[in-house]
Amino acid sequence: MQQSLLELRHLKTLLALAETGSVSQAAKRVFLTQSALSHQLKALEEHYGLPLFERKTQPLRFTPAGERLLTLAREVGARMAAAERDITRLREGEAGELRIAVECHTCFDWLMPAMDAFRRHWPAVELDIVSGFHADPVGLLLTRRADLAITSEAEPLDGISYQPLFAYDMVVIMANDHPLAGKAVWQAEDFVTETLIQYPVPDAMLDLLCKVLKPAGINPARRTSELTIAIIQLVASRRGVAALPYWAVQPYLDKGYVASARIGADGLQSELYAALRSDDAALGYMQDFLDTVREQSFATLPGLSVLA
Amino acid sequence: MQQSLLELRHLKTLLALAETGSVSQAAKRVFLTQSALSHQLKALEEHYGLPLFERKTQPLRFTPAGERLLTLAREVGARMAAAERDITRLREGEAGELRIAVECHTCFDWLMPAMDAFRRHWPAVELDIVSGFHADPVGLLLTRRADLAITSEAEPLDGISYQPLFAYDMVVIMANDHPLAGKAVWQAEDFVTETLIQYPVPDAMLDLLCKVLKPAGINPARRTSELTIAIIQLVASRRGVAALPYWAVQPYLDKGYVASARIGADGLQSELYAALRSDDAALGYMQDFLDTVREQSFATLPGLSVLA
DNA sequence: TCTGTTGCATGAATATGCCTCATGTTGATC
DNA sequence: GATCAACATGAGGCATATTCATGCAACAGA
Repeated sequence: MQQSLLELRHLKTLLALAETGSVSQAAKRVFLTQSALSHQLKALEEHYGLPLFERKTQPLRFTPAGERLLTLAREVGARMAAAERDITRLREGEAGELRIAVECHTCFDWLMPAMDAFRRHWPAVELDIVSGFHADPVGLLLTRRADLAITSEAEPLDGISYQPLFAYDMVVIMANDHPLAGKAVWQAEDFVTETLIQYPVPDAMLDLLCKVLKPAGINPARRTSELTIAIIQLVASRRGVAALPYWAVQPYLDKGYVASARIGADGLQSELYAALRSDDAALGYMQDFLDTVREQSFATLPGLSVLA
Repeated sequence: MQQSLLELRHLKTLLALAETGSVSQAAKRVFLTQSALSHQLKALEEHYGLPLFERKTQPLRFTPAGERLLTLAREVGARMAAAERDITRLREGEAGELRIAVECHTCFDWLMPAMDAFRRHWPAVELDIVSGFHADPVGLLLTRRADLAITSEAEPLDGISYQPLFAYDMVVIMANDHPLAGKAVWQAEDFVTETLIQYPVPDAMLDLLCKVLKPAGINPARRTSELTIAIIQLVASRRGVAALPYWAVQPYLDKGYVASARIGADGLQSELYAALRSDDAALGYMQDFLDTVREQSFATLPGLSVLA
C-alpha cells in the first residue's frame, strides 16, 4: 500500500554522499548532476517527513535518520554485489586467471586493498602481479604474459580495450623551509634550479617532464629512488623536489614532514586506465576486479576524481 | 560501470512469484499486469544471460540463479522494511496503542501470526484484542474503545477510513457421503432441505444467507457452534452443511474429512477491510500492522486474492 | 563593501524507460 | 480440432527522473 519511494538509486546516492561529503562531489561519483541529487534528497526528506542531513556544514553531516538509511545502503549494497557475483559465477564458472602488469610505482598503494577484497570474492581466480616494471605493459597483454595492465594513457590498439579507473592530481612536494614553500602554485620556471627526485623510469612516463617542463624548455637535474618513502625523505632533507600523486603524499603533508604545491594554474591531472584484451572484457571476474579497484580506491585514497 | 539493472521492483516481483507460483497471480499481488512482469523477467534473464525459471511447470520452478536472486530479495526486503520502520519510529516515537475489535470468528486464524510478527517489530506498542464479538465493531472505534476493527464491509462513515485487507472464497462443506458431495457447484435450491451449521452471530453477518438464500426465498434450518473444528465435526457427522472460508477448511479437505463445493456459478466472494479512525490512518505502526496482516496472510493462507 | 566563487535549491523542459494495450504463441483438456 | 489459460512480444503512451537555467546563501579576497 504505502509506496516505498526508496530505490536503489537513492541508496547509491547516500553511499556516494557519505564518501565524498558533498552533494556536488557525490553527483560526479554516480554520474549525475548536482541538481538531480538535490531533487532526490528533497524527495526522500519529504517522503519521510524528516531531515536526513545537515547541509550547512562541510562535509555535510547525516542526521540519525540519514545514518539509518546509510546503514541500510551498506547492507543492501554488499548483498546486491554478492548476489550478482554469485550469478556471474553460475554463468561463467569459478575459476580464471588474472595476471596484472603495473608500470607505476605508487600503484601498489591502491592495488593492494583492491586485490585483497578481490581475493575474498573470487577465491578460485589465480591472482598474480607480473613482477618487475615494464616499459610496455600492454605488450604483455598481447603476448599473453599478463591479462590486465595498468596504464596512464589509453593509446588505441587493436585487440586491446581500455577502461577508465580514476583521475588524480599530481603535486610538487618540497622541504618545509624551501624558499617557495608558501607558494600555492608552482609554474614551470620554478623548477629551473631544482633537482627533481623521481622513480627510475623512462622520461616518457613522467608527466611533469613531458607536459610541463619540456614544453617550457626546462631540464632540471635528476636523482632517482625506488621507494616513495625514500623520495619523501630526500625532499624533506632538501635534496630536491618531487612530483607525486596527492593521495600518495597526503599522509606526510598532514604530519607536516613536507610542504606541497599545485603544478600549473589548473594543476597537473593524471589518469589511470586498465588495459585488457578485448576478448576478456566481458569476463565477470575481470569487470568485478575493475569495479573493486574503483570502489576501494575511492574509499581509501583522498582527492580522487572520476574518469569517464 | 556495468549497470546493475536489478531494481527493488524486480525483487518484489520475485517474492510475489515465489509465493504465488505463477506470473499472472504475482502480477495481481504487485498491482501490475501480467505483461509488465513478463517484460521484467525477460529483461532480467537477458541481463544475466541465464534462465531464472522453468516456465512450463505449474507452479513455476526457480533455477539456481533464480533461487539466488530470491534469497537476495528476502534479505533485502527484510532489511528495507526494518529500516523504514526505524525511520518511522524516529519520526513518531516508539509507543502507541492498538486495540483490535473482531467481528468474525475465523479471523483469529490469520490474526495470530500477524500480531506475532507485529509485536516483534513494535515492542512498545500496546497490542490488545477487544474481547468478545461485537455486532458493531466500528462503533467501538468512535467511542475509542478500540483503534482498529476488522469488518467485511466498508460502509462509509464520517471519521472512519477503511483499508482493504484481502478477499477470499466461501465454500460450502458437506459430509463425504452426502448425496450432493460430487457436485462442483451448489445453487441456492440445493440448501432447501439442509440444516445450516453456523457461528452464533446475527443473520446480517452471514453472507450465504443475505446474498444467496434470502434472495431466493430459502430459509433453511439452523444450528450454531462457536468453534470451527466443532462445525466441521458436525458436518462430517451429517448433521448439516456449513459455509466457511476456503482457507479455513482447506486442511480438512486435504485430509478428506469433508467435501466442499463452490457456492453459485461465480462463487461467493467475501472481503475483509480494516476500519480505523481517519486521524489514525497516518500512524506508522498502524499502516505497518495492516501491511503485516496482508503479508502474513498471503504467506499463510491458501486461495487469497488481492483487494483493491 | 563589493565582487567573484563555490555549493545547494528550485521550477520548467526534456528524455528515459516502464507499463499497458492489443495481439500472438504455446500447451493442456475435452 | 477447438477452446481456454497462461505466458510472450511489439508498439505506444505516460509518468517521472534528469537536465538546464537560474536563484540564493555563504565565504574569501580585494
